[in-house]
Amino acid sequence: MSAGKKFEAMSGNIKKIAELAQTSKSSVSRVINNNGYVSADVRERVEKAIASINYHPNAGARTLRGSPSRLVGVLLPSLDVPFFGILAHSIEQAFFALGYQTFICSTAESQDREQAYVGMLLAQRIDGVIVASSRQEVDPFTPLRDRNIPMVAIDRPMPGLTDVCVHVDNHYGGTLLAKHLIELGHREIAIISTPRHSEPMIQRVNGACAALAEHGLKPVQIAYGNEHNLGAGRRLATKLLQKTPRPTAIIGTSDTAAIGAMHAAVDLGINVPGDLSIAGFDDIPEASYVLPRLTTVSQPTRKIGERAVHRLHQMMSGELELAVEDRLPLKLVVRQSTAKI
Amino acid sequence: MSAGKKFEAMSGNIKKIAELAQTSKSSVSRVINNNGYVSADVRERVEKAIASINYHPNAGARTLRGSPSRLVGVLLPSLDVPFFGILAHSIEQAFFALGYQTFICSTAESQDREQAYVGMLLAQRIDGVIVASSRQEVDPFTPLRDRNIPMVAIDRPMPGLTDVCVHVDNHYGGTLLAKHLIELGHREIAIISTPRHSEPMIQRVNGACAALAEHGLKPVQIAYGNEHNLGAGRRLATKLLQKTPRPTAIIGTSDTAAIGAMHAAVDLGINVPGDLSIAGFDDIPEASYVLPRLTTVSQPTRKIGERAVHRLHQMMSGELELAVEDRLPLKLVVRQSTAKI
DNA sequence: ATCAGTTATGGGATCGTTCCCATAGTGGGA
DNA sequence: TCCCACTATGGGAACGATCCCATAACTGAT
Repeated sequence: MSAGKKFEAMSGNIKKIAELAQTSKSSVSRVINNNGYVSADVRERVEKAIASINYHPNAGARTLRGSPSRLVGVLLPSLDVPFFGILAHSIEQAFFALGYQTFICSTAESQDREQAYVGMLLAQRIDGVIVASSRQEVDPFTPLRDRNIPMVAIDRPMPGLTDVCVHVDNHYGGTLLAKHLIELGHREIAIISTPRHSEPMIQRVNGACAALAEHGLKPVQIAYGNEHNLGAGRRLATKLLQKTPRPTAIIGTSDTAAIGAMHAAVDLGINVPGDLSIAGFDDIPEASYVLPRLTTVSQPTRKIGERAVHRLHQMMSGELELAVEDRLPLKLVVRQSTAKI
Repeated sequence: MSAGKKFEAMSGNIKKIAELAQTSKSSVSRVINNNGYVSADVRERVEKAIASINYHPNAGARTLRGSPSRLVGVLLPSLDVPFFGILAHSIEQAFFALGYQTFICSTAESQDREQAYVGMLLAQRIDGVIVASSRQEVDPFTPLRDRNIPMVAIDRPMPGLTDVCVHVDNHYGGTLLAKHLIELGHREIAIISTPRHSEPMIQRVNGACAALAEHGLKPVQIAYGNEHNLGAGRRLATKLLQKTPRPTAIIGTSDTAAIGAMHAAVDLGINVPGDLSIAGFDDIPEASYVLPRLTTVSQPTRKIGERAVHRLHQMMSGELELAVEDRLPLKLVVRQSTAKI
């Protein structure tokens, strides 16, 4: 195979440390794992030897003997969407604090990739997994379930896969937005939902529709897109706003979609919130840094990640055997992108 | 330790497959690795057995025998900053396509964390590392160098650590912004740079100062912050804009800082770009989705990640032995946040 | 008939670690 | 004095994979 200078990266093993410290590998192991009897003298020699060559025990060999790998996987649709970037960040940081190493797996909503990632994670003998897949299929994840690998679902329950879930009530969040707009006098309300197959987005749409229905209303249009980015929201809104009669308000099922929609309005010379109210969902940092500042439903993104890590940690420690559904609070944050009609 | 129901997650081993397929583990290994002689009959039986229990070879055991781990590490300051989120995403995706599993390590600019992560990566016997540390210290990374672990620096060279670097000319980018503002007639130009110790940010400041100096100018103020987020930019700009005389233009060393500054201006009733021009750096997606749309220096974030992966792949394959410095192109993107004075 | 090369299969050493077990010295209680 | 508990240390078998080597059947050339 590949020629070239070979990197002789061997980083010493326990035997070498034993030689350096003039003792046996058993004693070295006892020092490293801090169990069993070791004299102060040997301990010191071993610690010196370890430091002298910057030795790090081979993690693979350890798990081979049956120790937990202290590796975990996080499966989510993407990393370059602010919401998921923040989520991944909080998860990774929380695991680090617990001494776990995290595999962040960006599945791009593709079943093939999910399957490939699950295989890789199994090969690494991960101790647990957090899944934030937004699609409905559970097939790619069943191998994890079949091996009883502790698993926490984020963003939406995954019945049949795991009984532990950390999420928000997306349906309720949808109602908050619709009620807010109704209270402001809006009757012609459109919805932009993207990506189309995302369960949380569907729930938000359903919630909004339910609240509208309570007032004998229904959305003048529900526009679906396929991507989760600003451009998608903009394109969908542009189309929407060119129809007549024009809606007086738009609900975006994410801040990204809503901010995209704001720019569609600007392009068309429509004043927000004067002629058109726009509201989003998530409360990403950018939501309060657009003009007009975006009215949105705030979800505690970081807390969701931290709670999920906490739950997974409990499962991995065998402290959690029951089904648990953590539902974190949502809050309507009224800013400047919505106004009375 | 932790009690509770034990997860009996053993996922079969090569011996079990051998039994199921009525052959030896040697033959199973040959099928899995697709080398040596195997009859069609045995191959089929083995493949069936593998599928039947969804077997995945233990990655740790493999590397124990000397195979590459196909694990790589990426060290960067954070994941919840759009720029790094996009960078991490493109790196992770590119590695996945090459069959590598990525450890994304969010170091929070802390030396302790960097050190801890490096230790964990060494324990996992990673094949290579991409480092995007913005700080100047190289100490935490020397253990990687000492083991000859292939390493690519991103965003800035890391002399003494690695000779392979993928970056942009931040100094030049700084000059682009200054020249643009000077051409528009600005003379009172302030700079907001955050986080303070980031090498790329410093280079951008230096570039801007150099271009100003060419016209006998110097920045009316350089404000430094510690965080890389919208709030930091906003706070710095608020302070800056309350002084008299007020600058007529602000250069942010990142889009994040610049967008923050725009909101400081709004808070103070200053019109952008009428009374104040603001320009950023990076061209994150949000830059074209604020109002007014942000003038900025565009860097090819995804390409940087992909190129770094390509270079690391070459190093890991032994195909790259020389020093290589990839400098990717920058481009000034003039939008609506800057105007003639 | 002999030999070499190809195809096919299985045994067993090895990688780095943990942990059980054997060994052995020491000190204190009966 | 004997015995046990405690302290301390080292040897060696596992874990799951790879891969070298031995074995053996078969082909075709000499």
